[in-house]
Amino acid sequence: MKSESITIKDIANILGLSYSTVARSIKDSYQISEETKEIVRKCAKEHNYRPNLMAQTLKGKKSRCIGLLLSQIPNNFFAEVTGGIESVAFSKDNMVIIAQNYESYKTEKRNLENLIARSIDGLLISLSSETEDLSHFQKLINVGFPVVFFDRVPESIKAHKVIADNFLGSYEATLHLIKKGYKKIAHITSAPNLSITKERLEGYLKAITDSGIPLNRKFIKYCMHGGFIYEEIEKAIKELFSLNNPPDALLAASDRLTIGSFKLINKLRIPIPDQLGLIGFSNFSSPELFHPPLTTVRQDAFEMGKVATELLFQLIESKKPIVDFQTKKIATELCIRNSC
Amino acid sequence: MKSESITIKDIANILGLSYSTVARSIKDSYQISEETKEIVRKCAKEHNYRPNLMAQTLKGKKSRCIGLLLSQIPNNFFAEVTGGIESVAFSKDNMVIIAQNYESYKTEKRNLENLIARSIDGLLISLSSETEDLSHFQKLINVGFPVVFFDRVPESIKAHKVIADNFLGSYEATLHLIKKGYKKIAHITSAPNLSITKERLEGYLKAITDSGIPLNRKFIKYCMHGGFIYEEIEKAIKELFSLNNPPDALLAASDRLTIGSFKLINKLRIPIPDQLGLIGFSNFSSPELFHPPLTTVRQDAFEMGKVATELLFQLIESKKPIVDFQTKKIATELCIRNSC
DNA sequence: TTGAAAGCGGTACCAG
DNA sequence: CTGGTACCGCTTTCAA
Repeated sequence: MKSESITIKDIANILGLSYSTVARSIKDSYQISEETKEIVRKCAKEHNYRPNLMAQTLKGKKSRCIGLLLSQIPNNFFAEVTGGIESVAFSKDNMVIIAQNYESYKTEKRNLENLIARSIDGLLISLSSETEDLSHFQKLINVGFPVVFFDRVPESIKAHKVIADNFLGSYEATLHLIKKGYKKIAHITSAPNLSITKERLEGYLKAITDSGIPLNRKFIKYCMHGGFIYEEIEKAIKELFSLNNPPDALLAASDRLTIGSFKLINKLRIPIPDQLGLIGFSNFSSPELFHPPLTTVRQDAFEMGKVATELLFQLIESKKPIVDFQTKKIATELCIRNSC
Repeated sequence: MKSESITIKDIANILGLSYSTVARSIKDSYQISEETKEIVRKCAKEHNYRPNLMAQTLKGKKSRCIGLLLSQIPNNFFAEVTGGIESVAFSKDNMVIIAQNYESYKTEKRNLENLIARSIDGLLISLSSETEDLSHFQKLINVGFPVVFFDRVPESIKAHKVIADNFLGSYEATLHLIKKGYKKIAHITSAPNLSITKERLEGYLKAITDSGIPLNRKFIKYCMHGGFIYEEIEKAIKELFSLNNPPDALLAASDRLTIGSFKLINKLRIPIPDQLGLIGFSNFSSPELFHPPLTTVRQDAFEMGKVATELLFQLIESKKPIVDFQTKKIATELCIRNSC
């Protein structure tokens, strides 16, 4: 069972014209008389003709389809990113095939291959937290395949990248905690190999150094799966607050980490913001409804998706290979509420 | 610039075999000797051969790609649904093309056409709140195209459908409010033409009738865009609480409506649960962090996606046209917290 | 057991 | 301005 669709040949037969005439009419070629074109167009409309994308793609045309490989959609940040991506993809009459890596290197690699096998014209990627080996991505880029990394980007690969201003976001957040009088600031973050982890850590460290506050390495906790596994957050938080000299503030580096930490701190009955100041990187839709309303570092996910996709189409539409790659930074926003 | 990939012909040339022999070897045809197949397989692996899906599809094969048309991803319910869908799609080596309708009939129709033009094998649909005219969907079904509706399903179309047990979910929630002593229960819901709206309204009404509580029609508020437009929630809530005899409880029929109402009630400084009991249909990830922790009707979105996709593949893989359509119900869960 | 060739729906080049 | 045709990569029927 398939929806029978009309082809160029059908129209040619109906009208008693040659295939090429019909094809050219439909493409509105200048070499066809207006009358003929009119007749063909009318017939095409009537029979609801739609060009077969598979055939076009096979013939070397673009598939007008881009791939999106990210960690997972049930995460407000990524959900919002897709909006920005689609807004520009659709304006160019492209569709988006989304694949998720669920923070697994294996799944990421497998879905990358699936995506490529679909003749997509380009690919937007945010790395899984497990990914260390980048060779499959490097190969793609080596053959000139259009790729743009966003959010979690690889250091060692030369390509277009779009990231949040993680350093500044983290720096400002930490500084804000310090201004509020907190002095023992912990940082719970994702896998240390991720770009976002490094940048956010640096901002945190810089703020502490700049303020002349003593740095306690025990206050830095890594969650290898970015909090995808709840137990790793639990372990980190427990360790943090079992310390002889526990922290009086916490900067959480991601959505999942923020929510997870928040829950656990509530469970431990540590009052926020009195005994603990909390700031989290989060694109949660309504942090003001939390108790207390949560101070967050917000990323403009939509904008990030938009910018990344614009860069991607630049690559896709470029005639000559691009060698001058750029990294764009999207500003973050510190949304001050009552959790610190 | 495209990643040059090896074809069957290339392999045939390398090995000095005919195209068909190579093609058959790769498909592990019984008519080819084991030795030949072994040689071909080895060569294919070495050169990292991947069949061209476009060519296969053009030749009448399945595209191994299904479409998903829903209202919008930045909504925890739909984000979770995609997980269930992918879990079964991927197990069948299919990919998912996601398109959003953003609660607009026009966008829905346009994206439907885009999707169909991509030779997808089947389609999962959750209707936009604006959609009244279903003829484009009906046409698809008439030609035997595999379609499964989920969540927001059309009444008038005969097709497989998967829905939450909206009636029961709503009934139980309302009953719970009544048990807690609330007597003037309002209901804020989506567009009246949506299946979920009707079913949830019925559950609400039944609970009120069953309990012998007077029904006040003024307590029922429709938001035509399901709260996609914040102002419509604002208007509804304001009207509700400007009533001479305002409600003492509220049942919100969707994620967006729940959050929006919650915010507005906070703004109006109406204490929950003392002056107002609140329950919302919501798949929000952490309603326990709200103030107060929110009592919700939760839907098993993952399961819904899974079941819908299983039905879809039944259609896709079926040899003969299916006429016996079924509607599956997924149980909802009342998660009692402190907002009522 | 293997090979040759037609054709899926379009595109584009070459003639006329 | 219009028609004929080779070809994109793969599947499949018919021959050998």
